Amino acid sequence: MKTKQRDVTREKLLQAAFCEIHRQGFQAASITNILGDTGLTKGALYHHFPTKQAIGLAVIEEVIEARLDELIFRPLRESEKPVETLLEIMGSVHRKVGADFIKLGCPLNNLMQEMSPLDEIFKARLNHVLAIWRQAVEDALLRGIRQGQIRADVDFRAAALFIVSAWEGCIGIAKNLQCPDMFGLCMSQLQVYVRGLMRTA
Amino acid sequence: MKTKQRDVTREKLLQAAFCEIHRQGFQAASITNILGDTGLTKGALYHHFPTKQAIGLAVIEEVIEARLDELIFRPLRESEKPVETLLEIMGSVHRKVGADFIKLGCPLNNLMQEMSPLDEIFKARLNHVLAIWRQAVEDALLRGIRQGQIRADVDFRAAALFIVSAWEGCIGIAKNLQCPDMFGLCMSQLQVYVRGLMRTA
DNA sequence: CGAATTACATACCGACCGGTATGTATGTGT
DNA sequence: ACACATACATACCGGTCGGTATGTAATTCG
Repeated sequence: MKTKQRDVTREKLLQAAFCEIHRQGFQAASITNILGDTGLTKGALYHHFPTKQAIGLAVIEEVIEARLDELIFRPLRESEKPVETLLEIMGSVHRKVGADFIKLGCPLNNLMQEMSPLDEIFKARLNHVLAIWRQAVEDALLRGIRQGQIRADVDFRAAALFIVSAWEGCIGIAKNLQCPDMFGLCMSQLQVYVRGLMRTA
Repeated sequence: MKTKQRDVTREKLLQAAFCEIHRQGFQAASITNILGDTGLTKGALYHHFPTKQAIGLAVIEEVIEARLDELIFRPLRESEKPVETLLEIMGSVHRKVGADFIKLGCPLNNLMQEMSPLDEIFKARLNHVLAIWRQAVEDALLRGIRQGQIRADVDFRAAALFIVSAWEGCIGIAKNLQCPDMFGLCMSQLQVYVRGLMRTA
């Protein structure tokens, strides 16, 4: 079972790359810095990944998407009260992720803002993750309509797009204000929006 | 009046720097590229600006803030029906700015996302512009309350913060989807939120 | 008109970047 | 046990970066 060592090294590189990219952005992320954190060298990195771009794409798929899935997508899909769950997640994410994530912002959105206009392949992979997010929210709203919690006349497609957009917007602004309280204040208004989509009790 | 030539050169450098930064981000913006657009050389640039950072800061104050003021802040301040004006601006901005601005995103937000965690001085200047924006929206909402268009129980401070956040979020997502229609769809839901703050007619 | 300052242009520097060529242990299948 | 591939480490390359030292027209001023 020594074949596991390969995966251990690869995972160590991916995690270090994720941290460096999260802190510096992709273009400013230095391969030397990534390796410095791990104790490995360029020989190891370029054995596992052909280019720097490939590292970035692997980080998106294997780290960022996985974390978002665990934090948001899966809870939303598996919930039997999706609207409640959506509101609950909105209010609790900042406690589940570390303080880094408010200071450094959403890794997905950071990469989208930086790389999408510059690199089509990045754009495609990033938009794929974004599409999953949108779909998860859209399904939650749709089930909310069927369960009678959300008004039937709501444009759930537009609403899902807006919810994800505003969500990322709140994270981005909080990142600049460097203030968790502002993030909570901002997200509370997103909850107000969602409650506005619900049937008046 | 030959002292004007200095300002012409400086302005030419600022505009070229703004374009390059808008396209590539600040860190990836190449001074050589900026100069290539203008026909000038490093001698000129470093005569007017001591460092690359100084160029970035000048772009924020003299280009970005000025454009936002013309496009959003001033119309909002000078309007006698601020809530209507706010809704109108939300629906029309994407037509007033070029198509570049949907493909490349909001110059202010781009810089905030990239530079705020890395440079305190950038963060301060960027947050100053952001504060003006928030204040303009907050004042609009407050006047809306006094004029009876907005419900008196609305937390106008939180609402203003959210409106700006969601606004930037919509621009950012539309930039990744590379789709003006999606921007319109997204902003329409922000208008829905704002109308939710208004008194039911 | 001559001196001094301003407004640039040119040439060059060290630092760092992503990437590669090569060397070397460590398994691994037969 | 031997041939061979795997999994790294080391040394180095060309290119680009921001920044600077120096040179030179143009302008201003006494």
